[in-house]
Amino acid sequence: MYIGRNYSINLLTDLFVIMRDMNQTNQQILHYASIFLQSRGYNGFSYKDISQKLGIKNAAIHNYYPKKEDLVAALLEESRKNIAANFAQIVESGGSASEQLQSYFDYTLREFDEGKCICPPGSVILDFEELPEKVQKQNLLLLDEILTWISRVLKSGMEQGEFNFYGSPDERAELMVGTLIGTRQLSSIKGRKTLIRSISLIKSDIGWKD
Amino acid sequence: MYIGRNYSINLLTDLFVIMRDMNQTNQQILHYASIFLQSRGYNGFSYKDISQKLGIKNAAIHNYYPKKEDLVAALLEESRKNIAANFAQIVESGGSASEQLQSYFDYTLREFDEGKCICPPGSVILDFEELPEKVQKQNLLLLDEILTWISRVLKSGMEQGEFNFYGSPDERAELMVGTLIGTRQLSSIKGRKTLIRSISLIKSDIGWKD
DNA sequence: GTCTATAACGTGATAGAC
DNA sequence: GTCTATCACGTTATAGAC
Repeated sequence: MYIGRNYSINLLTDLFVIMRDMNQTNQQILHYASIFLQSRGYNGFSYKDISQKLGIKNAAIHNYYPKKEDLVAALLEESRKNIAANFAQIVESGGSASEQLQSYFDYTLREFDEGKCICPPGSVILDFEELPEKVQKQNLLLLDEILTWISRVLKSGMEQGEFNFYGSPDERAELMVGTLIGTRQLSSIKGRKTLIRSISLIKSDIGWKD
Repeated sequence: MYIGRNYSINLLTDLFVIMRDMNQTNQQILHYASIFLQSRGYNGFSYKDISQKLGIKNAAIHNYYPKKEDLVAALLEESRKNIAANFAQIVESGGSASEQLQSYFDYTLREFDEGKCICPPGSVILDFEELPEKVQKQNLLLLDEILTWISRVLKSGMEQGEFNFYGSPDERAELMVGTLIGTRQLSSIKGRKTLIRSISLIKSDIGWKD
């Protein structure tokens, strides 16, 4: 349903790496928790929302994640591990910088289509200061992982002549992450086409040739 | 403390237009409410937060705004009226498209420095679907006001040779608003310099000459 | 591993005195 | 216009039975 699925079939699909070690309830908790967190933010969902989706009581979730911060920290940490693993895989697969970056845009679109209008590191930004240090730290690590990877791809694409942009790769990565955070949110009320249009312009702004 | 204050001294400063018709308590309610709403989002603040800032009880605020949705709808509506008035004033003052757009960036930076890491229309996006239609409608009107104005300035700047960008003015305005929404949020945890750097790149991406 | 029951708390909101 | 008092409700979290 989204553009370029072929590039991203294995990228960041529902935390598969860790979830295969979990029982089904735990998997479902993380599945729905990620949707709620990434569509409503930290304060926008409750254990009851999740438990209702599973047909269990909220107390059962506390068995897996005693506190809400444990649940969110786990989501962020595993999101980071999966991103790191998948980024590495993308790089190893030897595609061009354009193909690699496209896989990230595909991931963004796929998440958006799942109802996730906020990317994982953006999901706790508004509540950042009131969250325990453990969650803050996970989020900064996750953000750093993404920024570093995008910057690396941009640098590579620039050197290979695939991209052509003003500013350093680091600055560009920063702008791109910020843009995707905001555009996803804006698109949640303006519609999917807004996200499509904006990604198209983001590409043109880095001199993307295709 | 922010760049280019000279351009924006009268833009959107604390809802002055409407607030001069209000008593001091009402003014202060709106003042702090706008800060809380734009830094924590709709579900991130309470009447108690505001009342504590004023040294009164939360029940007193219900005298001005019976329901929370009334308060937020009022904030969005008056934000829209002020934006419309100030946009008109900027245009009348006859500055170049660059100068006009700069005043919007200045406004963004000034709000950021006030602790407002979300722009008004972005502040209710996460909670959009659960909010009453009255608030949704105000937010869409506000968003439209901003998009229309930016698009108009971009179009003018393009025609005058001040700007040079790929895509239509409408698409560019959409990207710019999305980018500012996300970059402000990202900058709330990455720091003010991130916002400065990103605005600089936004300018370069529309072929801004200066 | 899931349940019932319950505690502790914050929030939105209202009534009525002053 | 602000107060005290109070209500109804949802949320986080825990204890203990099954």
